Amino acid sequence: MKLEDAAETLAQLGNPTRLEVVRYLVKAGPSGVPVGSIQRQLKIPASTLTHHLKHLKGVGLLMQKREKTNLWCSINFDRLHEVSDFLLEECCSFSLRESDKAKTERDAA
Amino acid sequence: MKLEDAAETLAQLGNPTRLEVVRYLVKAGPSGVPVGSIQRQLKIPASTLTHHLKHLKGVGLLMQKREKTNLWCSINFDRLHEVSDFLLEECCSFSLRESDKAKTERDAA
DNA sequence: CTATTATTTCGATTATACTAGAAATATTTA
DNA sequence: TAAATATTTCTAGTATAATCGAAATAATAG
Repeated sequence: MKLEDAAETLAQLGNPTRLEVVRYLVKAGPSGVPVGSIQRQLKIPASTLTHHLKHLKGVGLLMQKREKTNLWCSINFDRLHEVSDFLLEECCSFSLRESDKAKTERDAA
Repeated sequence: MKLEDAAETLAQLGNPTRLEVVRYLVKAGPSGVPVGSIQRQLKIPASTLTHHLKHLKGVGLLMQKREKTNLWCSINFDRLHEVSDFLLEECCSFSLRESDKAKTERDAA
């Protein structure tokens, strides 16, 4: 995953309202829930919710499919794993050597 | 971890410059690197870097300790794990029942 | 076709974040 | 004390995001 994409995805997750929606969708599981249910359960005004759903969809965290009048929303678990993995990527490799850190005089621009 | 805290932490990780710093610190490992090294290696203006480090420190992702003129920065791995865990928390429990999702007419405010 | 329900677009307000140069401060070394 | 290096504060311009009411648009049922 590219850094810019990870950053953008994390930024979208970084809004409390959106994170609440994400958590709700995670609990809902793969089958998802209709937009209206999210709206009423989490007490988010419809236009605000649509706005946030568009953001989540934009970074690939949200999948939607229409069934009659309801638009069902579900989390893209793969995407969520990707961004979660990015955070801890290489966290045990420690690829910078000690000698590169202290010699600050040698890494001048 | 509280939702608001997770959101705030994710928001801080959601800035490309900060995420780059975090990635650099993750690679650096527990011993960390001086501010100046980050600045030169990642080519971030000093004032901008200080600004971002303050943000990271504010959400507990960054630890600092001074040694002579250098201020050594290191990642709080525990914190990083916490937020990473939050994202996938309960992702396999699916606690909302199907019957609660479709009956949208019954969850009206 | 009309009514009903579901969702989106529009528009406007308000707030907050990113960026970085210049100057200030701190810390060590000579 | 003076010089050198490291880091922070100040300040300000610019941009982008969050919010939500009202109106518009879909989609279905009667």
